[in-house]
Amino acid sequence: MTMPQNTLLSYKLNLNDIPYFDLYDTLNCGQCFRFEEVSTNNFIIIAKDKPLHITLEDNFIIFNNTSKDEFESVWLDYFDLNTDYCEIMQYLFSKDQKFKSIAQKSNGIRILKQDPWETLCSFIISQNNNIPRIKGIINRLCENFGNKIPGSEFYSFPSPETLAALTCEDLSIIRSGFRAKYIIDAALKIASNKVCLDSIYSLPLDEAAKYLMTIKGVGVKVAACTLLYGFHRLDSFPQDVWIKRAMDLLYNGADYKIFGKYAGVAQQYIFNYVRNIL
DNA sequence: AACCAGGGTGATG
DNA sequence: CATCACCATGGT
Repeated sequence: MTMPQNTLLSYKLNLNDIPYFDLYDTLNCGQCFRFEEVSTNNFIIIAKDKPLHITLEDNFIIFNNTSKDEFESVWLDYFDLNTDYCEIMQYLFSKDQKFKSIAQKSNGIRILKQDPWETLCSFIISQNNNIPRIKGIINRLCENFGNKIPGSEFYSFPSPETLAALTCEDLSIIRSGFRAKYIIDAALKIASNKVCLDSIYSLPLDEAAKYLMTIKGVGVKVAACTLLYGFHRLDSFPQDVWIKRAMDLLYNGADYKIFGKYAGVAQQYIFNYVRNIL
């Protein structure tokens, strides 16, 4: 992978001004898949239909080829930097004593505000799968069925309409296995407005999950991931095999409700903890 | 070679 | 309601 063309234009952010934001942990805790560390301290993230090249340098995070205006109107929101994570973390610390030592294993994880459709589709692909292969399948999905992003070598995430026109055989090129029929069912239901993603914003969490689960291949876990990462529902608590292990091990199998309205944020720190520390 | 991966479905007790 | 084989694919 080669770097996008460089210009002098960039936006530099002092990490000392932003508590609880570690880019590496935020990217690597399993919430997003379209990113790569192209060289030490250099990341390319494909989001908002464009490749974003980020450089880490001492206490600074540099958004390359990005104006101040673009940073403030797009990336501030995408990386959830407007949200007060001090308030969130204080809330979680007050809910559970053990959480503080778990959270200290990271310099900060933000819940990205990703595109709802991309998130839904990505986590349909994630089922019974591992992260490296999920990334590969998503890359092939975009390269084969997305649009080339002008001025770059990258491709956008394909729309529901594009995928709704395909068959499982068409999708065989991405080698998603039994998940192909689920991808197409999701695309069909959303392109036909049988499932309206916009209506999710006005639904309570449990009803939103049930609504998403009318799509084939979407169960409790995929719905929870979609709601947390695609709809910023911070009370949503995805439970995969790692989290179940962690809750048994660290909390004697306690219910996630102990983390209250920010359970989803707690979940990210616990996932990071068990994946990297245990 | 058997087991696992950010699980869900459908059949069966 | 709980359990369980099965689902494609690739890595260990």
